[in-house]
Amino acid sequence: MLINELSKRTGLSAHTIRFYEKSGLIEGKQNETVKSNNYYHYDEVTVEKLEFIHDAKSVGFTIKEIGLMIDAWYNQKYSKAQKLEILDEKLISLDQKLKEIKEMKKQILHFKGDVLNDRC
Amino acid sequence: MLINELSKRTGLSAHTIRFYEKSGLIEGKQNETVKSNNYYHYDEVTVEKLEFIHDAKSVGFTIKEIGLMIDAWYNQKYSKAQKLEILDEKLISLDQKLKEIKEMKKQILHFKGDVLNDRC
DNA sequence: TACAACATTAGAGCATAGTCTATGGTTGAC
DNA sequence: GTCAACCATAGACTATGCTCTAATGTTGTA
Repeated sequence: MLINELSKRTGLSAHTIRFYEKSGLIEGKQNETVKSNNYYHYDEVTVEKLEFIHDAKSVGFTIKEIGLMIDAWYNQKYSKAQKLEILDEKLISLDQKLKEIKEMKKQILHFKGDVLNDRC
Repeated sequence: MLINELSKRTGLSAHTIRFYEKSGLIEGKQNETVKSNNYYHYDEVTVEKLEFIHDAKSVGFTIKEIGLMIDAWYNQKYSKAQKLEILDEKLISLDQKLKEIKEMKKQILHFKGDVLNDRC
């Protein structure tokens, strides 16, 4: 599919998709046999990746971190051990985030208690 | 205390503290009786606020959102009902974050499974 | 009184993550 | 063949959240 369809499928703007491509998160392929244009073609895996990017961004991962995770899964860039190390590191940071969010909930619930009882 | 001590107490640089002050998150007081300088003095509540700011930032809240929460707790700017609304909204967004992080954990565990079983 | 260690303000600079504009070429339905 | 709807690239612009520099003034100890 071309970028417009990819944009519709993922809900991301073509600009944003190109930004992710420049950042090395995804990669389209140009058709070598067609010489009249230089359009990029994207596959289903790219749709998957963009969905993953969207979700990973919303939990606070940076472009760099997301790139690393994508490489750990879709690429042959790293050894099996390296891939597992990258993914385990991210799992640890997610557990840390879970802990921090639960703490923050407690803190806000405490604020709420103070408001409810006119202590502030 | 002066900004240097506040910096040491909180682990935040004086620059960052001044940035938060300009952003309206905290407020120091100048001593009106001393006319030879314009040094700002900070109290224990400011230490508390900066600790809260640090924690709130690490769970992904923006400066604007943090300002709103601080106002909902330390200020008389909003009515009781408004304060509760602000805090409840943040609690909901934290629950959303919890959900998203758990989903992301599942996704990464799935990646790990694929790596372990040489499926990628 | 010298001087290190502090304080202030204004504003420049930087990284991240987009977002938009300009320019120019291509495709496909009519 | 025309024209709307697409495509590509380069680069400018924006928002957020710092981070640093410069210039200048104050404090307190030796």
